[in-house]
Parts: sequence; C-alpha cells; structure tokens
Amino acid sequence: MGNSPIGTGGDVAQLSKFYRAGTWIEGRAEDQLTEVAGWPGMSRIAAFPDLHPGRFGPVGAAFLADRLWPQLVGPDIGCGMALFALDLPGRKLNLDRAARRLRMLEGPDDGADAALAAADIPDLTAMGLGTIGGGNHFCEVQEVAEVAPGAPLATGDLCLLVHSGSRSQGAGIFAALQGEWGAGFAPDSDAGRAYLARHDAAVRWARLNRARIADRAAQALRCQATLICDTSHNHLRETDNGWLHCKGAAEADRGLAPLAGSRDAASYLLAVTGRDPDALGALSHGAGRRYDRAAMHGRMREGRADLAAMTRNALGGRVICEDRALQVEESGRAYKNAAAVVADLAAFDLAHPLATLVPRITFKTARTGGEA
DNA sequence: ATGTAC
Repeated sequence: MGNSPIGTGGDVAQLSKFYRAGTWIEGRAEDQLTEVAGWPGMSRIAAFPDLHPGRFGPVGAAFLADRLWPQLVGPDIGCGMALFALDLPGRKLNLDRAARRLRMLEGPDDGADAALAAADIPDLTAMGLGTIGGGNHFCEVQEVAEVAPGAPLATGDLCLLVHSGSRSQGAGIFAALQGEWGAGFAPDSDAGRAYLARHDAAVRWARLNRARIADRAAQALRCQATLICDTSHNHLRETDNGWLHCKGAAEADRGLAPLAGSRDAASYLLAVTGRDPDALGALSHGAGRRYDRAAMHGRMREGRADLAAMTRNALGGRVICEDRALQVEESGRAYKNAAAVVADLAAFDLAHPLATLVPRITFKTARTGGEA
C-alpha cells in the first residue's frame, strides 16, 4: 500500500507515501517530492506524515539514489533525536528551580575537548560541542504519561529528549561544497569520497553532541542520564539497493525511535517494526512543521505580555526561549499534530507508540547562564 | 542548519 508511481516516463523514482487522506500535507512539499523523484539516478522515495517543504527538497522523507546528493542531507549533517532516561522521579521535579539550573546549557561545555579527543573523530574540532544551537533544536525534560507493555520507561519517570546536530561543523562541510554538487556526486569520485568521509565524521560528532548535552543537563539537574535511543535524521548511508538519503527521516533500524512533538504537545517513544521495505528503513522524526518561520510572525501576537506568557507551555510546564523571533517561530502552533503523525505510522504498521512523553521544561536558549 | 551576511 501507499505506492503511487508518478509520471509516465521511465526515469522517475517510485514514491511511497506513508500518510492517510486526512493528514495535513502542504501542497508545496508534495510538489518537491515530485521534483526530486525526477532527479537523475533517483530510484525510490518514502514520504512520511511529518512531510513539509524544505530548502533543497522536502523534509520528512527518505531518498534512494545511485549517487550522493549532499543537498538532500543539508547543512546540519547528523542532526537527530536522542532520548535519555533520568534517574529522577517526576514528583521530585521542581519546575522553576530545574528551569533555572538548565540555563547553564547556554554556556560552553568545559568537557568538550576531552570528549572529542576520546571519540577520535577525524578532522573536526570541539567548537560548539555540547551546545544545542538554534532553529528547531532543543533539550526537553519530559514526564512519562502513558506506556505500552515492553516500554523501557514507567509512568511518572522523567526523561530528556535532545534534538541537535553537528552545529557549525556540518554547516562548514556543506558550505565548503559551494553548491557545486552538479547532478550529485558519484560515490567513487574524489569529491564523493571526500564528502562521505566528512559526512560520516559529522554524523558521529552530532551523536556525541547529543550525549554531551544530555550529560550537561543531567549535571545541572543533579542526576544521571542514560541513553535509551539516538536516531539521526539528516544523513546518508550505503544500502544493498543504493545510497539512502534521510532528510528529516529517522533511522528505523534500531528497534526504538523518539518522535518529537512540540513544546506544547507530547513526544513519543516508538517501537519500530521495520516490516515494510517501501519505507526504506526510515521513519518520521517529529510532528513536522505546519507553518514556516515567516508565516508564524503573521499568525501570533508578539507584545510583551504575549511573549511573557510563552514562558509557560500549554500543560503547565516551562519554556526557556529568550530569543524573541525564535519564541514565535518555534511556538507549538508552528507544528503539526504529533499524535496524528504517530497514528499514521501505526496505521501503516511502521511503528507503534511505547510511551507518551509530556513536555515539562523546554530549553531552547537563554540570554544569560544558570546558577552553579 | 550557521561563533547568523553586505
């Protein structure tokens, strides 16, 4: 199911859509799918319910090709979601005190150099390691609400969801290409090999970055963070059938995957089935944007009182986002309904919810650091 | 996405 080959010509990728008729998908995102399906050497595409328009192609899809397309990965190479269990019960969380302490994430990571040296990642520096960055990135303390049998978390537990990537490292790798990817890179070309090596390093750096952020957040909260799962959603890798590019599409080969909601809506821990080969081993990574950044400024009041109210989320939790534009652009209203995304994934038997994770403190950015 | 441009 879900297959809808487009066009009548021969050289068009097979497109599989994993969303149902009632799911909100922007027309421009589907136009982009059609466009990328016609790129040379593109064989199969899987599109997921968090699909939305992006700069070089749609976000929320996986693309199988005979060559490398760096623009389908984008500048934030290795960006992903990592979920950690905290050994701190939800009933012990003092929201205001914890929010104050988490402000230390704004500062530099004193352990970055040592962490990078231990990881032995070639040709990248520790600059920015352990920091969240901007845009849609965040570090969120969540409380487990509902759980399904087999969940590695229990109701009332706290966890940490970190969404971040390779910061200026991946952006530098992408920028160095200067847009000169032509009709993609042949994997065995000098340019292709050089990009792949740098890409792989950035993917490792980004995973390390999420672990550093979680360690720093746990330190701020006087507890320990234990990794549950970490899935990259901007990367490419070689498969038996070609080069798989994931853009806003999570790795679905790890049994588990986090799916981000928004600051106003629950995230999910998913059990991944891996049953449908047309999904190309990928999966939704979040709710997906409903409105682009510019549109959000036309949709929200931005007065002092309005912005002050945004320090609380819709569920009584806290939001630390002391950047005026980002506060509006990353409002919960900018995102689609994560529960509907999860329902679509379940309907196609791609993944099923194991735990519902309610946002308690969303940390984006602070103007000043936190208390010691 | 970006130690955020001219």
